[in-house]
Amino acid sequence: MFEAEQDRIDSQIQAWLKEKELPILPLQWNSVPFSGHWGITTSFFQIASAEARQSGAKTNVPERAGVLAAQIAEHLGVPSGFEKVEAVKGYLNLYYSSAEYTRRVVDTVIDQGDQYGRGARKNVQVMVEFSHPNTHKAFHVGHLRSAFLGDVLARILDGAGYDVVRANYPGDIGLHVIKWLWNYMAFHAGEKPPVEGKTRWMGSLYAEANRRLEENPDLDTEMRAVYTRWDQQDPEIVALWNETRQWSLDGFNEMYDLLDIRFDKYYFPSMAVLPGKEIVDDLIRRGIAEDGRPENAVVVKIDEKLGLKNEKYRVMVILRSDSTALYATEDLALVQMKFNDYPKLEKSIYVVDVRQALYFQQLFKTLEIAGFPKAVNCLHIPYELVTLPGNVAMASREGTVVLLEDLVHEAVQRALEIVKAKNPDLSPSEQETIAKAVALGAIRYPMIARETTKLVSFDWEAALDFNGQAAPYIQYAYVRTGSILRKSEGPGPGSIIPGSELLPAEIELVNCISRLPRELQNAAAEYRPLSIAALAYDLARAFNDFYNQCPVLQAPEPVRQSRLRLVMAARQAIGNALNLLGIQAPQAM
RNA sequence: GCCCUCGUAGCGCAAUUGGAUAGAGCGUUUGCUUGCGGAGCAAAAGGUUGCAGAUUCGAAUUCUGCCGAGGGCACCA
Repeated sequence: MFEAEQDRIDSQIQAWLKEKELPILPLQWNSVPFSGHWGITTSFFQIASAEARQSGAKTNVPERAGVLAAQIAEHLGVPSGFEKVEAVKGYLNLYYSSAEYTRRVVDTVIDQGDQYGRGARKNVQVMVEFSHPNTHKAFHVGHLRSAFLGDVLARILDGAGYDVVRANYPGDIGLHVIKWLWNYMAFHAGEKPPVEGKTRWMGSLYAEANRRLEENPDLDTEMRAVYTRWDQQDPEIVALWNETRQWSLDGFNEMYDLLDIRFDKYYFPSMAVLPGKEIVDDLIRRGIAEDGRPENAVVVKIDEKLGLKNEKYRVMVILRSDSTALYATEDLALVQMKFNDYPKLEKSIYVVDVRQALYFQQLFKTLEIAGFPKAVNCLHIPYELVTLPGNVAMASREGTVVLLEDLVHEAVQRALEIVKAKNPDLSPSEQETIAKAVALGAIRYPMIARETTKLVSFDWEAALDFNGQAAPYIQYAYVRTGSILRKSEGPGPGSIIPGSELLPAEIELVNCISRLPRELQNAAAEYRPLSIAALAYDLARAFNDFYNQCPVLQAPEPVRQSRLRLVMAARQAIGNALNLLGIQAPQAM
């Protein structure tokens, strides 16, 4: 937020280094890492080290860096806008004039409102494909991670200034769908899903189909015959497929509404079957793919094509030996459809679990070999799975799943009990709204507040714990800001410079508030929702600290007004951070 | 066999991308309510960052080798 000041000092230092004929290296600036202190810092180890290398003489680098830092500190004096400069152990620390800088941060946040933290439009279009649930199956807690990660990634990219297309790619055809159709026709013909719980019902029939096929493997050929009929567009099968597929999609839409997730564009594997097969034919014609039918599948021997000695991309199957399509067939076409639909698209991001990492490498590499130029603009963002305690994977087939609707229901009930106890005066519908916001936030937060490379282990106790480092803690801090402002009799006056006696808790809070724009750009560049989740928590913690140490309403003027302004800014910053995370900021709780 | 990821406090996780004293949470122990909301706050205890080397002024972070866990490798998605 204070790039101008930093740049000014940076060039002063560079000029000084040049004058002294010292090595010129870019300085790396960070914020002062001590809590309660606020400023920028850099170090001179690299310069001292480069100097030692040049001269060839033996030098004690830390010592020399300390000397440089001290000399530069003396040269700089105390630049305007700063209140203290110190050289410590090779570091140069410049502390902001807290009062002046606080005013600038607070004014900026209040002025920009819900735009605070957001980046300028970059006019760069990116697509985030995520969630991609399978129709005809249950929607369980394991599916939440892609849904939340993708949603938050889309929010972050949008906030950072990108034009985001949110895409979903529900698996509406494949062996799982055929199994379901086969079971339905044989044992449930004519049945309809219940109005409440469509997805649960679809899932239970899927599990049943698997049970039947496992108990009696002879049924397999009967089931696969249904696939052939679908593939040949048998009207009866296609009609049934369309109807039942819609049941699933309706159920998914209800869940997305509940989870506050929306999509701009839907793709389906089913619509990519024919274009996919054309691509396969083309690859065979051009000698890129090898056609082993009818005994063997159509494959691309990627390593061989690239002349690699070691196994890396291995062999990708792009069409079954019976000429029915698999996901690879469809994905080949899907990649191209995306770039045709959105000619300006500069990045196509796939948020899909890590088990498919090799598959995506194969897919993109095959397209590259085939000469599709946009293949290099495709990016797979892998994430680890959600497991049950004891590292048990959730499998729809085996019924070892926690259904989303069960989790949401239970979490809302627990939250509602607490809300009722704490807010007995609110109307039941208001209580319900708050309970939902708290429950959904609590479910969402742990899915995005950890490294994507790490497993999330789901257990009921942790998922329903509303205390500690969790979304409700952040929401609670937000509610407290509102509570103070409500009692303050109207908004504070315009910009005012706080008294110079800012407490550490105030400085830390302002520091956290000022981090939002930078963290957002960073999160977007690294595809890392965790940064924002962590900042939101830091903000809440800093505010709670402030809340306990700095009385607002009882403070004498002008401290009261400046603290009120700070509360307004904190509220805005927390609210904006929660918004980026897709977590609601309730008015009471 | 080959490839990918992970290993940090009893547990589940962070660490401003190679920087100063490795931080919060849960759990444990002890405190804080005529006070702006106690879903909160303060304090204590808890660490050889899996092990061994290497690079560097400086390593939880980079490289190599072990050990341990998970995942992926021809017609599932």
